[in-house]
Amino acid sequence: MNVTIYDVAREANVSMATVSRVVNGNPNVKPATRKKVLNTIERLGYRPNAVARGLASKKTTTVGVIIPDISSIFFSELARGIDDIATMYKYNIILSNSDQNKDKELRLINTMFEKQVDGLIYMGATISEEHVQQLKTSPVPVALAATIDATETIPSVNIDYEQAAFEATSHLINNGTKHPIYVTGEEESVVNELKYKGYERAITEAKQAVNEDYVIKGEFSYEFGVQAANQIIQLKDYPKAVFAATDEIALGIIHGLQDNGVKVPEDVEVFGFDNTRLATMVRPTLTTVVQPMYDIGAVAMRLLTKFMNKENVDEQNVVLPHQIVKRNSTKQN
Amino acid sequence: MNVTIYDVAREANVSMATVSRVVNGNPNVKPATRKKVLNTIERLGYRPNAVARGLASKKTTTVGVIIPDISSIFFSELARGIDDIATMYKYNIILSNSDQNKDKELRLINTMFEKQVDGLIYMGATISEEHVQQLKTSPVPVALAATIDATETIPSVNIDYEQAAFEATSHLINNGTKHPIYVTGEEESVVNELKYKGYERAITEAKQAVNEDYVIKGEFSYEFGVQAANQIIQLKDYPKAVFAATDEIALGIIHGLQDNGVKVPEDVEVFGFDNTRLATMVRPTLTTVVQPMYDIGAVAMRLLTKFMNKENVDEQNVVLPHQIVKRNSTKQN
DNA sequence: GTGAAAGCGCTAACAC
DNA sequence: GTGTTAGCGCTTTCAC
Repeated sequence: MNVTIYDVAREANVSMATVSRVVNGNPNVKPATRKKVLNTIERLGYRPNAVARGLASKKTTTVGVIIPDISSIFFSELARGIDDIATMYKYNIILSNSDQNKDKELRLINTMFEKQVDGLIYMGATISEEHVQQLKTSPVPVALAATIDATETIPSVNIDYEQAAFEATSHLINNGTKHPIYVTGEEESVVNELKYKGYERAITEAKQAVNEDYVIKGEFSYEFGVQAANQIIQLKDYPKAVFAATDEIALGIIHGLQDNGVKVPEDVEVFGFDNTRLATMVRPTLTTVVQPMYDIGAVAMRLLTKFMNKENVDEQNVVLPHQIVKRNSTKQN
Repeated sequence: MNVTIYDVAREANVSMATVSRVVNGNPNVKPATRKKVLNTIERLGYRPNAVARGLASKKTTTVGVIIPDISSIFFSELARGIDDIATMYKYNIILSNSDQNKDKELRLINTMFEKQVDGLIYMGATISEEHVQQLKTSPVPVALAATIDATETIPSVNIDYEQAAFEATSHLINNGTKHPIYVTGEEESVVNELKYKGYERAITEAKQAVNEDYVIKGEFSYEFGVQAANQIIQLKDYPKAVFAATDEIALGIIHGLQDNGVKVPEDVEVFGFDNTRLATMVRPTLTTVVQPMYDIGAVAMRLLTKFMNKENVDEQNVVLPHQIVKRNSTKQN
């Protein structure tokens, strides 16, 4: 049997209440008794049972984190930001991978509630009606990170994806390619739509009609990037610039192009999105949109702590600044 | 107030025990009552409280995971393996980053115990006496993943690092470089030592005296790899092959070399370690040691479930097979 | 400043 | 097959 608060109380000749007070740093304890209690805690090797505490206090100091895939270079960065701030505020994280699978996501949310998390951070592409329903009737605060629900009704932290994509595309247009190619994943998500809208707007503002042949959809993977590159060079008079929806795709494109003897950026320029660590781990280094993953996670967690503390927040849909970082996969101008 | 098992019992005209039985799938319930209970559970929107359950049953169905850095491309892969198997066995994961900081690690282990995890997966470089002490007196099973303690007394899952490094180095030697360079991190860990030993053994077996100038120590990072490359080309008559302790360092070396006009593998061969996804996301693609990160995590978690179920295991220090995958950063022969 | 006692929501004997 | 009843280890009034 483990040593409990009751054992400590008995050994120290005080009540459980007093032990509880010193454990929880309640000031209403005479220094002498505090010391006595502390000593017997040490002596007995007492370790508070957080589960019992959770049941009694209705707070577990743990928050749930639902993430598409922790092995993704993008999401793991977000998770790091979340955990760091969680730690700062004395919370622990229950982390679960959803693989963007709707049923799994719904089940996971429920499990988190069963485990009595004090809050929930959710990341995922498609937020269905059901998701919104479940999240809005949550018993605890929820925050979305790098995730947008169409209703904009759940607190979230993101960047302005539309504007970012617009700027990236415009940059390529200004560099001389009237209608850059866009390579992205099939996935239907608000974030993905916004990126596409930004791309489209840039094309349109450049007085071009959008050519669907120049929008290549597949997966959000390096391999697909390679494949897309091969597809691109088959195109007749293909545009000499491509904007990829993620850095990983961009890397694939760069290498796919190079494998075919096409020079980046001399022959074709490539623009990425995210600024993951991959962006500097390639030659030429990748020009890309900086999405501050770590900060998004950190801010989402910070936002959540505010909700959990019932502090009032003025803006529940936070939009963090993004920027463009020019490196060597695009031409200098 | 939330709906409890007591509410369900009252509404369904049965006892709490019966509700508990149907919730837990205990067969000793008449189908009719089961149905009745299920209906009122549905009607009231009852959701079992896992914390209360945990207190009563002394099982939380959650395991702790202590990891150096979840944003690392290496560790996040391990984490994914862990979570997948955990999910398969109905466990959730409490994930915490340690940054390989001893105090933080020790504190984290303690927090996990307070939270009453049913088991613990630990990853980290240096396992001090204190670590071993705390881990060995753990109230719950522990398993190390991609981590070795000098005492070999804690269950673990790894590959044979010494042999793997030996094979990699020998491959380079057989390709014609008598004394390849070794680039690694400063960090003192058993894993790191074993890799070095394997390297050393290969050199020795090739009848060479180990030249300390050819052992370059810094950090386990891409940036250090680039730096190491610059250092290497300053060396007089430097060896024409380098073995990197991780793929990330290897990528840095490749690019650092290329930036200086040195061709890989024509001028210098580069050999990595881990076979992270980076290995195929570079040109030339990286020849490397395959360390099955996902499997190590998965097997460690599986091992832990066995301990948690008090099944008996014959080998508590699992050594998974590794292999060499030849790609284009080394010469064909 | 300290203690007594009533829960928190559930499981697990044990009885019937 | 079902109900009763102790806890699980803690927090939190409420007294004193």
